[in-house]
Amino acid sequence: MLAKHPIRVVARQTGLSPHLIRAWERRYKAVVPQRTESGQRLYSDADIERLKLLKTACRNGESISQVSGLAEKELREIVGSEVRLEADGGLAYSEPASSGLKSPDDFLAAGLEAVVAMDSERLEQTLSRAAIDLSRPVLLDEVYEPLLYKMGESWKNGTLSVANEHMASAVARTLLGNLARYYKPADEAPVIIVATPEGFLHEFGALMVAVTASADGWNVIYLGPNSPLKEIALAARQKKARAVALSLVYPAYDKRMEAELRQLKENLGQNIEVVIGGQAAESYRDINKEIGATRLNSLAEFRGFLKGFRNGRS
Amino acid sequence: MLAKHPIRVVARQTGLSPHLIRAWERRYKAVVPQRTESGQRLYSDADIERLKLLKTACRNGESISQVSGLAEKELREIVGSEVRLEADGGLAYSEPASSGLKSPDDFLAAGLEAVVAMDSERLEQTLSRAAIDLSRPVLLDEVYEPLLYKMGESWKNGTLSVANEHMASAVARTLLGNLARYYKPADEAPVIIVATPEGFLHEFGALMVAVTASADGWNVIYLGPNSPLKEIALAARQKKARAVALSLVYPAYDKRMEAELRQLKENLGQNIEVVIGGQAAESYRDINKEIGATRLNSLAEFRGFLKGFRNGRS
DNA sequence: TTTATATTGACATATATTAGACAATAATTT
DNA sequence: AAATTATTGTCTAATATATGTCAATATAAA
Repeated sequence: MLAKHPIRVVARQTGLSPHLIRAWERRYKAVVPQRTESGQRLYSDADIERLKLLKTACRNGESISQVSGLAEKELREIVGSEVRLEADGGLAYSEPASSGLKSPDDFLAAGLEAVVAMDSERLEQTLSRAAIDLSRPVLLDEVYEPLLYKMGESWKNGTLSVANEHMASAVARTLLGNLARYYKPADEAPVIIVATPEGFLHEFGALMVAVTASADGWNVIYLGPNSPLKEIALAARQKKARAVALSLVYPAYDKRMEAELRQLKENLGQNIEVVIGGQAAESYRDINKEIGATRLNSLAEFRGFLKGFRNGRS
Repeated sequence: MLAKHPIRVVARQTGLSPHLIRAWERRYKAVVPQRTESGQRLYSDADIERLKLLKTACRNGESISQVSGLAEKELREIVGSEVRLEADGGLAYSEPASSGLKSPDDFLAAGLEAVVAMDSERLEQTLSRAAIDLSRPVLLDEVYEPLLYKMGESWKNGTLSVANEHMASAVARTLLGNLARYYKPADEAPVIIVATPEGFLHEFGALMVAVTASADGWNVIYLGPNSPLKEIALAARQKKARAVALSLVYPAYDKRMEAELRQLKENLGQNIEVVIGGQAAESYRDINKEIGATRLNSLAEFRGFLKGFRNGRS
């Protein structure tokens, strides 16, 4: 990809503030991007990759003044050798460049292999590596989503045992949790509550929504699965949320939900947007319309919603 | 590798405190690193390796004043091939933060505050910092365990809303997941399966067990909550596990469990140890005894079990 | 106009530095 | 045994450095 990116995009993709990116350049020549004629910075994908590596190295305790001088290869080496020492679960980096995986499909295939072999070690490495190499949307849409979907399928038709699925779910849960807290929200970042309502136990959809919103700069309050709608409303008011996102996967329909959703909307008032997604969301079409909730069928649509929200309100 | 590391990285990788590393240098010239222009220490990978050797030698009873003068080769002879870091004790050392929290109680209090304020950001920071400053046993026994317990209590008596508890659980789930993958297991590390049986949905006990075993050098296969015992047995056989740990919290008693546990033991055979813990474990005393499972009442007891296991079988 | 970016200088805080002190053991001498 | 000394891990205090953040100002872009 030859595209060049302005600093804002780089900041979003790396989770570093524009200030910090410039400071690193000024002080340590960490990454020196091209410039436009007028002097604005233009970063290549390689530049972004390098910044991600530098960030990870620093999270591992290295000092920026030291690592900023290193070549790509050396960076990958130290970052790769230190993953295990990362106590606070920053984006773990896995294998040094040798893994050979490139496309989302590669990662997906490697991940599935690890699941079948019940090798949580390898699954972790694969997914961590994917998180470094791929952009957030691609990672979620083309690795996590299909991986979790295929696991569900294989479980239904007996290809995969429950044990494999559980092992993989546990790993994916941890890594998605990390992704959701990878970006430090700005102080004035709008707040979004993410959860699944009471009775809905599948949390992966909600987690991916949380990651997406977090990557978009939101301050995400993740309440997890099985959260009573009353409590969600409470949290939304307490944290002055701008939006509430609900993921409904299973069961397909529960009559009580209608009344509860109505109640939720009442509790929230007009200024808090409600977004509903997930396989089971379709069943609640009517009530959704009634309460003015936005129905979204994919993470891509959710991204569109977030974008529109920003443009519309800020 | 060209990279040079600051003392904090060395401290983490060796498990020695920065104070001690400097003291060894000052008194015995144990390892004399490069310096930056401004005088900060810069350690090479070889330096780190040497410090690990020295630490191991000292643990084996040598005195630092004696071994600090030895060359690499002689050191290796003394410590044998075993350079493996002690997994249990005060690993992952980091200099305590100069400002703010120090004791486990401080972290606990700060964590609870964050929970009440529903500030997931702050809760994360607090728990992450605790993970760096405290040893695993202290972290689990004196921060996570009481935090989760108090949250449960507060929820029961209405002090805390479900929303707060869910938010905190989600954060704790992610961070515990990270801790469980903190140590890379050796290739020959014994395998332990950790899970809660079908019907038991509380996974925090199991997670803490997973962290503890991982810190002790085990290769942990974490299957998470609600795992059918059949599947657990399947996983144990497939991964040639040496032990299976089950956490039973709620419900207190389920009759079907008896038959299932019996079945589990049959499937596992005599060579795979079964360990059972958790609040509800007491209810299954008889069947535990019957199948020869070890009943453990605390993480401390579990640590003892792991220790005994090492001594007894290796 | 309004917003985003660039540059410079400054600031605050976490962390590192040195020197020295202290307490608990271990080793030695009395 | 008791007293003395040496060893060694830990801690404090004062100082210095490293590094993330910000404010002020200017320019460019939308």
